[in-house]
Amino acid sequence: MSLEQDIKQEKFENEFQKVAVNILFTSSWLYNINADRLKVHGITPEQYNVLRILRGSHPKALMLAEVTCRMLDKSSNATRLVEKLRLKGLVKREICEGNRRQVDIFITDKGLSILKKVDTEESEWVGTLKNISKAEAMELNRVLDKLRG
Amino acid sequence: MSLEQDIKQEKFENEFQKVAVNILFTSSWLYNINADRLKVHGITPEQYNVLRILRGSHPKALMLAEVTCRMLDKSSNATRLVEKLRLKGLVKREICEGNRRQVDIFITDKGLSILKKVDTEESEWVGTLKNISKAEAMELNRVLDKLRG
DNA sequence: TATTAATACTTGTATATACAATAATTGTTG
DNA sequence: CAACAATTATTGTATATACAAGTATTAATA
Repeated sequence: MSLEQDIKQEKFENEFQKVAVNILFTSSWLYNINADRLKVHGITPEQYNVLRILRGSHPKALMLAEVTCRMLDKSSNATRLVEKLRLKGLVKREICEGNRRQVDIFITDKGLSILKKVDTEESEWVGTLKNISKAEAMELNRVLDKLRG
Repeated sequence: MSLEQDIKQEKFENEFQKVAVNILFTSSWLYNINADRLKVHGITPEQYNVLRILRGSHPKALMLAEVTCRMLDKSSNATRLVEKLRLKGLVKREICEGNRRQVDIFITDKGLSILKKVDTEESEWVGTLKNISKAEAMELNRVLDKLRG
């Protein structure tokens, strides 16, 4: 559906205004679809993001600051997200002995196995995005990167 | 900068995965810029969104459900956002006499004057988005609409 | 007309974001 | 080496999102 219909706004002042609103709206749409598919696994999109980051470095640990700078939302609070994951047994924290200010974070086997389950549903998730062609996806990626400058 | 650098991820499984991450990341980037420019006016992007919606119908009121369905984030809680705006004197609420379940919401003069001030800074805001051409902006809007199906 | 259903909104609780203040540890330098 | 600065993480508070439960009013219906 057109953005105008989606948010019942007749028109935008210009194409750039519309781009801003369209990105925010589409992001919210996407976030909700993602939250929905992750819910059955007992994790939120933000927690999923942290798990993915930790799997990327596995079996090496990442310090908290490293997790933060890889996150989609930089101003999120990694301390509290990690604590939630720790309570579920999906990550492990250890004070770094070499530098006792640091906290090293690892993904656990349980965390890995949840990601594995999510992986098997990946085609379904990507299917949601296949209203557009691969060429359009590439163009979208190019223009979004350019937009951020 | 490329998305890969921004979130320090070397590669994506496919172009569609990257689209999803790119939209979420770009949205977060955009949101933060927007939050920043609105902060001096004492409102959040969500509150700004509600004010814009109410200006759109001014001087007619909107019932709360109408505000909600025009919002960028549908699952936001209009009751509480409106209450925040009311405490700042930017909107007025009235129980609808014709149907006492409804709450009619109006933007106040104070609310309108804040929007007017934000309007004067609009070119600066749009300037942020001018890393891309108008043609690219149109294409972006087309593909985002298509993506949502 | 009394009961039930539907509508419109509010409230409670958990999660996450935004930002500032604080604490603990390590590094620097006079 | 002592004082100060920088690094790294935690905590507190306000805002917003997600979802479910609750309240009040109106509509439907048996």
